[in-house]
Amino acid sequence: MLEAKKVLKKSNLRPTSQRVAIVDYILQKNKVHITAAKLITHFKNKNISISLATIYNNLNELADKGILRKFYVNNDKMWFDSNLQDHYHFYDSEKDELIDIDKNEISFSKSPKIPDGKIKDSINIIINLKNKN
Amino acid sequence: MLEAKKVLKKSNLRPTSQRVAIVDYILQKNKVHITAAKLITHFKNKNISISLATIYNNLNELADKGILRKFYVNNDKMWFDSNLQDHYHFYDSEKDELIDIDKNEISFSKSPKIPDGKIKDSINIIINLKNKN
DNA sequence: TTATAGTTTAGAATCATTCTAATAATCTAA
DNA sequence: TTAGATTATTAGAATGATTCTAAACTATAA
Repeated sequence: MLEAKKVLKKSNLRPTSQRVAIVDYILQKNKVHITAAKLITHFKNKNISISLATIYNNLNELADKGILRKFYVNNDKMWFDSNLQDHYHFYDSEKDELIDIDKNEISFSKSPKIPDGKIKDSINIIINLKNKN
Repeated sequence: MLEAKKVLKKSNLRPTSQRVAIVDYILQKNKVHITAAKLITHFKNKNISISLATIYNNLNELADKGILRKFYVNNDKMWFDSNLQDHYHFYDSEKDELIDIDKNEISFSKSPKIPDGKIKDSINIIINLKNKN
């Protein structure tokens, strides 16, 4: 069975052609940062037609199932990341592109006290890059 | 002269009543995290009418002039911060509220290598909180 | 097979933000 | 001071990303 179908089956998602195409794309590269807009462009270029709504539905579903991680960068765009390890990002605004920073590339010698009654949910670190000129 | 007017004058912004109201609000508390929507609600409650467009225009202008700092949190909302020191944030999604983390509350013992041809522009650290239960 | 539950889709709706262009307020020079 | 120029404010339209809706379609279990 196709790898993509196995992944979908394991998450109880029916392997529709659209889903298979999306999961296939994610599996091709081992780490992917995507945006709904980027994905639909990719499929258009390959003459595969999937509606925007379906792209969003599925990216969100895959995020719910823990196959992708969903987050936002400095601007108003939703990103999905297939790297599920704890990690951080460089953001290259020039190219509108994210670059992974491995968890062990950053270490803290001091961490802030969490406010009373709360616990840490997740940490978002984005290092914005600009061109050296 | 009103403190707010002085601030505006220094930045070559005409002290219109709307601007004075906004800057006044910022000066009242020494550290403020605001959103256009939160500000307009605040003014509505005090029966001061300022249009949304003006709120946005002015917050952006104040950010351009370096009086506020503009950034985005995990969701698609634009935040303005009157704390100009280098610092980071906790985000309490329950209350839709930011809490400052002083720069010296976090220290790094290891920092990632910046990609070739690029330099660091800014670092965004957001620690998302959830309720201890 | 077929009935059912799950999916996809186009297009409408929503929400934050920006734009437009008409009106109003502030400023400057004389 | 005041006229004219410049800058601001505003309502409402426009935009762009995302979600919703409801109708048409597809996979699946029995």
